[in-house]
Amino acid sequence: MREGPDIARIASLVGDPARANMLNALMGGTALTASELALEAGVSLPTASSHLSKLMEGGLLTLASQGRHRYYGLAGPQVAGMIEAITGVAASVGPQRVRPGPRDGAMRVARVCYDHLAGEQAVAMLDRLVEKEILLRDDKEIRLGQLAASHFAAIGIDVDAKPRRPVCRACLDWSVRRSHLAGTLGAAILDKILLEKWARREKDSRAVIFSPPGKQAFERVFLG
Amino acid sequence: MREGPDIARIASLVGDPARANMLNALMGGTALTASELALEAGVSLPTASSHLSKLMEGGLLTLASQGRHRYYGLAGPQVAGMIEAITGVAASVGPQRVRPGPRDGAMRVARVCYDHLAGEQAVAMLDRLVEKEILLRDDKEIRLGQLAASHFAAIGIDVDAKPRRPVCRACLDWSVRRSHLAGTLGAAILDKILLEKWARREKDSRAVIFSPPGKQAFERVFLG
DNA sequence: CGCATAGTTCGTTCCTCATCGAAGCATTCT
DNA sequence: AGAATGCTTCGATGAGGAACGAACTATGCG
Repeated sequence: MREGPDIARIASLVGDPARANMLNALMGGTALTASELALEAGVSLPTASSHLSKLMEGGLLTLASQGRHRYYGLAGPQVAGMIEAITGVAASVGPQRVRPGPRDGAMRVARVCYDHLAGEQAVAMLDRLVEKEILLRDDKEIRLGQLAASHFAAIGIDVDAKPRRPVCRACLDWSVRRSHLAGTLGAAILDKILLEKWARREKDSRAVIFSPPGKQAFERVFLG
Repeated sequence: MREGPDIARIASLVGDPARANMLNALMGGTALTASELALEAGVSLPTASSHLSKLMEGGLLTLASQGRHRYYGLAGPQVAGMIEAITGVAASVGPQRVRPGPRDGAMRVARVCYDHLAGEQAVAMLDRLVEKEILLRDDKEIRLGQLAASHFAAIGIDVDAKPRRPVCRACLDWSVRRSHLAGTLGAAILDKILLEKWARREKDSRAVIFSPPGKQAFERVFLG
């Protein structure tokens, strides 16, 4: 026994309700301060601080100090992926949280996943982009098609910038069980959606709510 | 807070070392009895029994009673996927288990993942099958190509049988970080490999060791 | 039937760890 | 400088849960 990586260590970090709530909040993609996370998790500040240092030690979080604020964020896409995987299992085996609730419905349609859009809308978008050969899908690796540069330039997104992160990545959706678009392009598209005010973020939730005209605009640009 | 599925509940089940060891052992794909799992986890039988009932209650395991034996197995591919995801994080953030060890090396090359082959060999195999257009890869969904039926029939695998489980599925590899082939076809190929004695399973481990001639045969059939 | 094997249930012990209040640093504002 | 904010560290408390031995149930064997 006890050969591979220490999975119990990582899982037990996620296994505490307070920490799980914090991680869930951070799946929203924006880094949060200790106080915000304490509020989110429903614990006192000292307790939250203790949890955060454990998550840091476990390598699940990154820390950016800015003056007297300390912003905690998920350590990376791999961690986000793990949390989505656990969420998927919890959603399917769980005693199915009594009422699906309007919030859950909205979450299924569109939500923030780390730094990009997830949910039915996002899955449909990726499918359509692949169908139009703007993106080429080949396993986890999504690549830009010939048409990508001009198509995205037309809506103000530059796909030629070469950051360290991959431009395209597939990310498995826990509600739909199909992939949606992650990577810098996925992030840029989410930015665009929020910037154009096609949709707004539900307060204190990962849900993303499209306005009727916003939805039309989104569908025209990405599903048309 | 506390909106989505109860992720802490699931994670804390995996978060106990004894239970984590059991789950790890079950990633070998074969169902095991309570005593075997107790041995694997290094705990007494009563303790193991208690853990097993918790895992059952959490929906992570299935139980098949046969006479006085009770065989526990992973509840499904989704659970296996979650464990791989956690393993991936643990492997990359962990204080990198002191010595990689020969066993870990073997694990990287080829290992059992639930019921199919994983590791470098498995990733290479899927890549080659897609390259030869025997399989068509489109996101998580891998489909059979035109050539699939005849190609697999030639080596004694019938891909026309229609079970409830998908024939092909992509499964993310924690060591290589690319997908390998799961589903009934993945399982059938692993069966073939073991049946032909191209490789043997390391005792009490998920590692799969190819014999030199076995490796040649495997490469001729799947990588040629 | 009795005995052995496989497994669960019960009760107790023990230890880890989550929690919070109070106090201590650090940074910014005035 | 002094005060206010943001966060961490310390210490004490308490609850949950992991562990095992002993007793109990169930299946199989002679």
